[in-house]
Amino acid sequence: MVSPTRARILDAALELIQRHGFGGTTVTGIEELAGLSPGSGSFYRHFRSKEEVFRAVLERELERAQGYRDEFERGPVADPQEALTRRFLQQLDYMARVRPLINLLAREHGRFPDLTDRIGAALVDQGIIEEAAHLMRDLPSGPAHDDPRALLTVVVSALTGYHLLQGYFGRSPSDVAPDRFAAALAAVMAAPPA
Amino acid sequence: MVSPTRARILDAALELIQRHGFGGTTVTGIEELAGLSPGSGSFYRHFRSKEEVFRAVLERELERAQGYRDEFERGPVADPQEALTRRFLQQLDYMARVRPLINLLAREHGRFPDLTDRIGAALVDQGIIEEAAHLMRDLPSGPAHDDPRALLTVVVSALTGYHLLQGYFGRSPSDVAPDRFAAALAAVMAAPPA
DNA sequence: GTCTATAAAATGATAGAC
DNA sequence: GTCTATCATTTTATAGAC
Repeated sequence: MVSPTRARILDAALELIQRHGFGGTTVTGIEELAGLSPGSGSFYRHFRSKEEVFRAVLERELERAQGYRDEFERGPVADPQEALTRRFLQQLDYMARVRPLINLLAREHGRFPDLTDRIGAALVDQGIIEEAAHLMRDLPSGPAHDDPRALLTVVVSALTGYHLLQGYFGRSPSDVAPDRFAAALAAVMAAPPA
Repeated sequence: MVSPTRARILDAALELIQRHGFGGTTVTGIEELAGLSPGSGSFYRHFRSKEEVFRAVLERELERAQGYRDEFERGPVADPQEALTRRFLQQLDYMARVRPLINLLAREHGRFPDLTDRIGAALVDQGIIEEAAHLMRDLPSGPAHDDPRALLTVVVSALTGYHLLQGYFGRSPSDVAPDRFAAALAAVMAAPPA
């Protein structure tokens, strides 16, 4: 059983690091948001340093992300193109759930290279592998293209880019909603090669 | 004519803010990297505060980005699909040149909402407009799709996502090089609608 | 325009009472 | 396990000599 205070500190640290970055986050601020007396140093009964809490935050988010992976529902496949659209919407949903991890990566890549590598492996590589499997499944012929891996990269890049642009500007590029985006992406994927 | 020291301070601030974020960057560190005596406060002969230098850095990068816009070369259009590939590679190149701006946005969006909006307008909206014009030009029939704006969003998202993933992990997703990526994206764009 | 020196505040971290 | 109190350091910012 973990201390509830420890969990609140993790929540507070996650929130503040996403907003102000690691360097811009203060232990005092974490204490305050966690309901502890600001500047009291009570933080240090739970973590040895600011860096340690940052690593703990990342570990927790990585575990959560692993859990989300298993929750995808698999409806019956009717139209391949529609199945793709649904799949892409689920991917966007997944990205929204791991947004904290993505934000941490976007902010602090370079400060903790070891953690960056692990996030990369967990999110991108794993995402590509699963995406490949699903494309094979939803498009009976497999990706119709002479460079399937490049095509996969296009899919993953498009989903990631759409998600990040939305996060940065608060709206999607060109004000295209997720369902329109997913449908368009599915359409070009299902199209025969030029 | 601007002071060379002022320019060096801007260079130093850009470098450090990209590495450590605004909150993690100190005036002392800026002075040191700019060749001034660390902790001397000479910084304050050029800028009133850390926030002011951050805004000045962003202004300068925005002006630079505007300049890059005009440098695209337009070779003769032979094969439409190959023209698209070249165009996408140029876009990735452009993104690499405005990477500082993208990094600043990725790190500090939310702290300076007014600047975020301006970056968004300059990079994304402008990028979409130009991309649309070029797609119209390179694909004689125009984007063959029943939702051209959604298709544009897919293109811009894919390019942005590819660029950002490369920046975050130091390599492209699935280790697909830019030319393969651009070719694959061009192929699906040039394909007839499903 | 840069330096030395320094003030004033914020910050990371510790000690000890409860 | 939290608090008050405190310390050492870092950091923002200013004053004045050169």
